[in-house]
Amino acid sequence: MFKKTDKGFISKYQPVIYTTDAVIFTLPPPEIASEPVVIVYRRADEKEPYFDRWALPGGMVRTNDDANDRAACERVIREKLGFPPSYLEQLQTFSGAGRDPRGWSSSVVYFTLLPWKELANWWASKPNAQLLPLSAIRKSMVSLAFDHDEILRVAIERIQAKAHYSTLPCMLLPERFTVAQMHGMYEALQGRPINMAAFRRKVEKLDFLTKVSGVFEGGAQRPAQVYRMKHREPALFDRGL
Amino acid sequence: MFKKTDKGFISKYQPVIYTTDAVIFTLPPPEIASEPVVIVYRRADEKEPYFDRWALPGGMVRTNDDANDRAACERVIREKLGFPPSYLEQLQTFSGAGRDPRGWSSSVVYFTLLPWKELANWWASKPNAQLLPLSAIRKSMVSLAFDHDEILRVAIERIQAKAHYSTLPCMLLPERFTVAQMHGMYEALQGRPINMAAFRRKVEKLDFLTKVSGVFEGGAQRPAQVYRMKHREPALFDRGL
DNA sequence: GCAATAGTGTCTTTTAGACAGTATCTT
DNA sequence: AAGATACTGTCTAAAAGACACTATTGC
Repeated sequence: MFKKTDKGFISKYQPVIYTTDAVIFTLPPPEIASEPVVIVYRRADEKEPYFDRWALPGGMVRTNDDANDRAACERVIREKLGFPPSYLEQLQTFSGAGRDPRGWSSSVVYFTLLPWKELANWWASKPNAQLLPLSAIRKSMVSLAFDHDEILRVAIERIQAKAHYSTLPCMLLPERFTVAQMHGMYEALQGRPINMAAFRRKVEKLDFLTKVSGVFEGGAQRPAQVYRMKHREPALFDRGL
Repeated sequence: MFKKTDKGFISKYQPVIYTTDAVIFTLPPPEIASEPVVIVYRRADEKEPYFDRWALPGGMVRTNDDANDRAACERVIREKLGFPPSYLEQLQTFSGAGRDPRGWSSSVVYFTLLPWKELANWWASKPNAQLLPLSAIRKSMVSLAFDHDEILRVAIERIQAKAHYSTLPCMLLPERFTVAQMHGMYEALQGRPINMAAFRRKVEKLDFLTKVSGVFEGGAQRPAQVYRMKHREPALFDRGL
């Protein structure tokens, strides 16, 4: 396919710049943000394009090390955060001649949902990163490197759709959480108010939560029942939330 | 990024074999198949891997000609069928060291839905192709080249999901069709019986069809009202079909 | 007791499923 | 008229939305 010489591999056409990017969603504590956010980094290499601009974490896929694009994205996230993501779903591939000034490029984009607990240490280390709230992205108040604005648009559309019929967004919550917390997050993701009584009924019916007995939380009001998910795998609501 | 010499481009690592594949769905007339099918071709180049095996139509992405992976896939389909697809949606990217014997490869897969009318001429020309019925694929009765079995599995999952909440599958039908035809196709895609009265109510409520006045069809029974879609864009059912 | 949030009960409206009943064609 | 498929009407059950009402905490 490609001729191998002592100088490297020779190909007839300009090879594709084959990269991967990650959209990392998380839900910080109220003092940091009141809604889900996406992690972006400031580009620190002045020899690379979009130096000093904010961008999704990403990198080249290494065909000698990475078994496939998913493994490459997992590696990139591990390099950035220090641990592998527990959930990783392919979002879409973005490619073309125009999106990277260095040439024809392709980026296989994945997204992950992480509870803040796993990120607290990373954030405390003052990384060269920023947390973009969903509402700011929705209002097009951000301007990222490459076509990453477009990527975020697609990613938010996807997670919003998942918030209609899946318990996947619960991966943003801490291991133990209340129905009210879950309800608030779903409202933020869907960007609309959700009837609480119906929400409880549906959550109850899907039967994917276990009461964590005796544990409560809250301030000067009635404490809430705390739950945890029965399984790690997301469950599906048969008729939407 | 890549050094250019008179012999070609030199890169340090083996470049990615960057390809695209297409999953083409269609609904043949009853005498050919009683359910939706996918088009596969017999691989005809004996110098290429999987010679003589059945595979999805696909090919290399040409970074000198193709603006992006979507355009590349459109070109591949145009080369195979003689016309560009009216609808093309990205399915997923499949990549890795193991899927192509020639080396580390990546394939951005798209899918399209075409009415049989557009394919009738192509099929009449006896192409080196085969129509795989959905049920045969579901029962794993096919064995395609590369990882194309896996690709088909994902594609069918996707179109089945879309058949729950979208009018997209109507793109498989002729321009004018009856509710019964639509109903039958949705049953085939979802692989389950669907209550006809409820189906009619939901189709009616979504209000995406126009009566084609005075036109009927059928044999020795009551003729059915014929409809066509009001818009080309697929509409969404708010609570599933 | 009051404020505040958690959670329940219940009434109304909407929707889904079942299925009988009617309509309209060919033979 | 028989047979076949298209369509409608209607009853019942399930679910959604609205919202008042009760519960449990700190102060």
